[in-house]
Amino acid sequence: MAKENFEEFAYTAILGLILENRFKPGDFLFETELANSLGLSRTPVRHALGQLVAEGFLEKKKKKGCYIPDVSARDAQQVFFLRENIEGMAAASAARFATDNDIAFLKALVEKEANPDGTLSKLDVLEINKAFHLGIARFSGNRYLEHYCRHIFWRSNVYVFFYDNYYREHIDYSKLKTPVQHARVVAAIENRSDEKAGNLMKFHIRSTYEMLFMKLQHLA
Amino acid sequence: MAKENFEEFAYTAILGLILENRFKPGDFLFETELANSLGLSRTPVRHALGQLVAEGFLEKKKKKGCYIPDVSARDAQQVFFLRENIEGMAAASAARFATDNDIAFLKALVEKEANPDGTLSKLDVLEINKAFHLGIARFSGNRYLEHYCRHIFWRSNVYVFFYDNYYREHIDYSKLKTPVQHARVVAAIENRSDEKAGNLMKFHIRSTYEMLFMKLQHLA
DNA sequence: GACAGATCTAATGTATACATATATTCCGGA
DNA sequence: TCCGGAATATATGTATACATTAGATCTGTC
Repeated sequence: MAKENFEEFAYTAILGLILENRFKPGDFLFETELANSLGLSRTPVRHALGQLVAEGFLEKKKKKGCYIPDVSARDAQQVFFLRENIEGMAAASAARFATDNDIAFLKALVEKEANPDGTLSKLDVLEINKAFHLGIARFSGNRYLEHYCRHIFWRSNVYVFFYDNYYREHIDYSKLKTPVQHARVVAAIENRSDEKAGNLMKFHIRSTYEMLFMKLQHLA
Repeated sequence: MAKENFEEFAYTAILGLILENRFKPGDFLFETELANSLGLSRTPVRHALGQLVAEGFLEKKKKKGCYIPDVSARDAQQVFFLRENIEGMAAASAARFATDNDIAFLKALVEKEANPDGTLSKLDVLEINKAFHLGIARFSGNRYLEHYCRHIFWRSNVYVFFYDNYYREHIDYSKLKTPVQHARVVAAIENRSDEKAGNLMKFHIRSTYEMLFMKLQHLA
């Protein structure tokens, strides 16, 4: 990873650590420790932590530090409820404003995701998924909506990774039907059916949520 | 203003300057200048600017600085479209989750806003309006939704202040009917009619937008 | 006079030293 | 043993000095 700008480097590095579940909920992220492990001074690390707090990935106690927010069934419900609606809006908006190039980009993703030869690694799938959701956010043509989409997408991914790590064996990925659902959304966007695109996206996110949390009621 | 925490102090001070239209769109906010005028070092000022960029109040060019984003009819449209939908969600959510205390708080606001004796200053009205919108955001019971509401509310207020300053004489505040619309939203929340509360809130924000921009098509 | 390149300047980016506050630990008395 | 408060340690909060770079200015050639 190039370090041309230490603040950005620190930001992506720390966000990476969070998304990889390198910290448990409640753990504090110490400026000095992170600075040492990243080979920087505290200054850019501190700046990056400030961004992450502002964006809701971390919480902060004054004069105490930044810590990983609690994960809970209630929090997950809030996150996914919001993501459903926000990304639903984005998909509907994209159906109105996406250019032909944008749509071609989405179609290429969907095609790759179909994975007829079975050559995609799990990491590839995650990468395509990210490109799909953030792509639609971008194509909504509303920079504020895009901003919210990015945020809630990453915030929900904390749960995706979290449950993935702890309950790997209980999740049947083949039942997620993600590629098919993505393809349907893209088709609606291509047909410029904004309402339909929004509803399909909402359905997609809800079904992801239900699949992840179906067997985990005990966390409530 | 108490300075117990310089970072917070700098944040609210700078945000205040922005909302008061002390800078034109495109103006750069220099760390050194702000630090001097606030009587602090660059460090907390720099931190505050970082927050404001993360929250979308400012934009930033690397190694150049932070500047006031352009205001434009297109941007305003995006902001208000989003605000309409986000706050609509919040109102609907509040209709389901607000406590009796919360509702009493809103009713008290609406009552004060009715202003039968005509004793409210313009600043009072702004304060009540803020308490109303941010209150409903809080009562939605969804911390992420509340976060988005706060953000888009303040972002839209940039326009409220902007047009207020430049076109004061063209705006007929008595036609805004804000108090009546607020009261209707609260009534729907009290009746626990979530869909109705959401729609009334959307209508309220749209009518505010239309009132502000009706005569300003030339900015498009 | 106009353009290209070198120089200068002023702002951000970074490191470090120091100040301050919180949480813990330790100790003495009931 | 348990409790309260002083001492202490550790991490954040702040100021400042220095490094870097983007943009403006200057200069010389065509």
